[in-house]
Parts: sequence; C-alpha cells; structure tokens
Amino acid sequence: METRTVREQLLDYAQNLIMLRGYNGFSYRDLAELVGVKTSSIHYYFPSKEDLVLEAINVYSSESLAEMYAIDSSQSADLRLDRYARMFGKVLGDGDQICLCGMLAADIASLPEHIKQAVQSFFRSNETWLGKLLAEGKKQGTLVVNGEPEAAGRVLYAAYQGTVLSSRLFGTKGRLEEVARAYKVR
Amino acid sequence: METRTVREQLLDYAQNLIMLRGYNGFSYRDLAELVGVKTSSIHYYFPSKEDLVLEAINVYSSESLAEMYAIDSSQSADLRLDRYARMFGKVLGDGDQICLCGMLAADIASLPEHIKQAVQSFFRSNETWLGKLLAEGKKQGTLVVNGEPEAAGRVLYAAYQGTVLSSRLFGTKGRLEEVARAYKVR
DNA sequence: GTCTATAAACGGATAGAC
DNA sequence: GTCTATCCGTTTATAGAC
Repeated sequence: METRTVREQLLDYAQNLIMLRGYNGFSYRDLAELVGVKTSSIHYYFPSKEDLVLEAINVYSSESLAEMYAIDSSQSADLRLDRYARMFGKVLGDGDQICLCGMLAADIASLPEHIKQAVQSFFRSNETWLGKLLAEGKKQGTLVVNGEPEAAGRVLYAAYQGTVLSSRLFGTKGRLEEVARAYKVR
Repeated sequence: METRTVREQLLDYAQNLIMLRGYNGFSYRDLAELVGVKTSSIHYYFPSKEDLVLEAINVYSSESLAEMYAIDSSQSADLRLDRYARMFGKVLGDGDQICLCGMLAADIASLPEHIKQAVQSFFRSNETWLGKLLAEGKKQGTLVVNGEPEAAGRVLYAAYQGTVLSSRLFGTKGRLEEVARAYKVR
C-alpha cells in the first residue's frame, strides 16, 4: 500500500525522471503513468512544468545540503571527503542517474531565470563547503591542495559533477572513489 | 553569400543547438528555420534525428581530437595543458554552450547504444591523452599529480566537463583557467 | 534536392463534471 | 482532488509533385 501523498509521489518520480532524462526528456504523461493518475491531476498540484521542476529542486537541494552539512565536522578532512563522495555516489541510483542540479545545469538554456538561480545556489553551496574542507585538510596535512582552497573547491565540485556523468556513461561506480583519492596524502 | 552546402550548414547549426539545449531541446523545425529550408529537406540528408546527431558527433569528435593531438608535444607539459584549456574555452562559444559530448552524456538515457559508444569513445580519447600529459608533467616536475596519472587523467577531464557546465551557469569564463592552475607547480 | 501536404503521435495546459 | 473531454501547437517522419 502506498502511503505517500500523490504530491509526494509526483515530486519523487519527477526527481528520478529529471536525473535520468533531463527537463526536456520527460513529460506529464510519463509522470502520470508512473504515479497512476491523469495528467490533468498533475496540473492541480503543479500548474506548469516549471513549477514542478522548481519544487523538485527545492526538495532535492534542501535534503542534499542538509546531509552535507550534517557531515561530522569533528572528523579529519580526508574522512569527511570520503563521506561527501559516498553522498555523491547515491545520486547515481541504479547507475542511470546523475545529479539533479547537474542535469538542470546542462538544460539551463531551456529554463527561466528563477530556476537558473536555484541551480546556481545549489552549486555555490557545494563549492564553498568543499573549499572550506580543502582549506582544513591542507592545514591538517591530510589533503593535498595545490593553490587557493576556494578555487580548488570549485574545481573539485566540477570534478564530481563530471565524474557522475562519466560513471553513468561507462557504467562504472568506481570512478567516484578516484576523485577523493586524487586529493589524499599518500 | 553562403558558400557552405546545405548539409554542412545543417551539421553546423545542429552542433550549436545540441551544445546549447541538448538532444531533446531542439527540433527539425528550429534547424530548418536557421538554415532556411523545410523540415522535409533535412530528412533528405538525415533520415532520422539520430542519424543527424551521430554525424554531428563524428564531425565534432574528429575536429576536436585532431586539434588536441596537434598540440606541440615538444613543449613542456604545463604549457600543453594551457593549450588544452584554451581549446576547451572555445566550446563555450558566446558563453552559452557546453561540450557536445558532455551534453550528450547528460542526454544518454534518451539515445541508442551506438551513439552512446561514440560519446564514450570521445571521453576515452580525452582521458587517456590527459593521463599521458599528467604523467609527463609529473616526471618533468612541471605539474602536480597526486597518485596514478591514468586515474588523474579521468578526474581532470571530469573537472573540465564540470567546469564548462558551471562556467556557463555562472557566466564566468575564468573558471576554466582555475583548473589548469590547480595542477601547476608554483 | 526541395517543396507541399499530410500523417499520427505527443506536448503542456484548461474547462467543467463529479 | 480526480476525472473526461478537449484545445491547439509541436514533433518526427513519409509520400509524392516539381
């Protein structure tokens, strides 16, 4: 028996579909069939497709960032980086999904300004968090950071986004571990 | 006066459209209006949209890889990395495009197996080329490489793919330079 | 080669009954 | 809230005239 509300199911399946096929790659019909309602019912909850996507970003973003901020800051930086990597590993799902905001960043030319800003906000949060982590790891001597940690945080986040993409493309989960390994002191 | 054949124009505009909006984000109608023909004429050259995309990959791939392989191998590794970064900078175009194969990697769930293989092939060529470059830079002492160069090549290529994405998202070209800087000896 | 015409399915969205 | 019915534009693709 399904306990979630229709609205919750819609958001959940919408998230999966976007992470699989992108904004232009799924329709209200796809979603309706998955949830078992008619497309007109979706419009009751989300008048337009953009409304749906924006709400999907909000849910995804708040959950992901909460998990990221919850990473125990008393651990050493290299262990925290491992936990971050594992978090990123979960977005792969059955190996056919990429990060929701990474996907929407690819589709950004099809989306309105306010959605772009939500995606930017998610990127920035990850970048600055990683930047601070790298700064600490450098000070501790647990991570290898060449140059300014802030810029290195942006590069590292880009590496993670690119790596989920190639992990799915090649069907290999192991690539995500290579990223953290490239920053660890050996 | 337009000197290119219709076929050449179709491929050129198709490349731009894919790099801007992705596989599901453009139509034969968009393309027809840009070139100034009817959609049925496009089917004469490319029976299906997949035929068009595959040919666009072939053109893009052979041109990009040729340019990459032409990077003077007598230079030091850090200078070659700069040239590679500048190459990647060109894909941004007016700041609204990302790598064709990076975009199609995001759209991969909408595409057939033989197109997936073409995208994989492009990724692999870049990854191995960068891996060898990093190996040489490490030996020369001009680049900072932590760990195995092969894995580092995959991470670096992912970083470039992720960085064109975020460069477009934030409208800042400078991020591409940060990547190479993170690998240079200072 | 390029066109007109057309097919047949799909797209997001709305009105109004229940 | 969810449905049926419907609008109307779009999409890829084909047939056949020129």
